[in-house]
Amino acid sequence: MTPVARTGEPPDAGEVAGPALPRSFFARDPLDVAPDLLGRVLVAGGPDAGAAVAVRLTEVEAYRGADDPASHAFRGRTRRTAVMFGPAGHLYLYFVYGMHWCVNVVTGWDGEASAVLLRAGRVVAGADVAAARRAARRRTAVTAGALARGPAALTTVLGLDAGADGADLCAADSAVRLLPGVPATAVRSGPRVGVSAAADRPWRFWVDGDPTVTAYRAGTRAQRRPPAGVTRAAPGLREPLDAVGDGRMEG
DNA sequence: CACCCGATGCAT
DNA sequence: TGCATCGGGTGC
Repeated sequence: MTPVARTGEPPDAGEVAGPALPRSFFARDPLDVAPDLLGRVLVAGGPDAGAAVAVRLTEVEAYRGADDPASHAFRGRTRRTAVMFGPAGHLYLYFVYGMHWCVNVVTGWDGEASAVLLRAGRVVAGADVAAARRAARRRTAVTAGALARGPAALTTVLGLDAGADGADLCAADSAVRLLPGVPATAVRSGPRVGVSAAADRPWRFWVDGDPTVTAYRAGTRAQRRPPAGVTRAAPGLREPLDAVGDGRMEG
């Protein structure tokens, strides 16, 4: 009998070790890589680089380059986005709102400048270190499920910042690597969070029903029109209302 | 060179 | 629902 991992279950300890995924995994269309990233395990740090923290990915967003107005690479190569124009399998880190770092994995082929933003995950190793890193930036306590919920939180937990920009996930000696983990089976998609351009593209992917996934929240300022067919989440509702197969709601 | 505004998170 | 906080990128 083949053991079947149930959605949302943390992987075995053994899954936080072993060979990293090859570069060919990343050298594909971001729309294929993104859902395939769910359930995989990102590990940062380790014997040589300090305590390791591992996160099982539960929510990601695909960003294509030239044909995606929401991508940082849409307007061409700049110093900030240079990494995205390089080979797949490297990390693209960016700084937002004057205080947060977010991490992407570069996908596709050189020059394509596509990437996948890592938005949330479940901490499966190094929870103590992860919690300490979050606590250093908050006044109130954070639950286990919220430890790596949100792109900035995920990045903080892993201890990544400007120094990780350009890091190669596929290098043998890399301090950050992506392990196979257990690919998620129940994957849903919907509009990306917080983007105003191309807001209708359902390029956000998450593990269905996972408590670590970011709750949907429409943009506040300038009353951006919500993506077609997406209504504001009802009070008390935790899961995104746009959680419908192709990301669009009927009627 | 000034200005605008974010691929957000936190507290109210 | 408002606000912190700063650098990239655009436009003057």
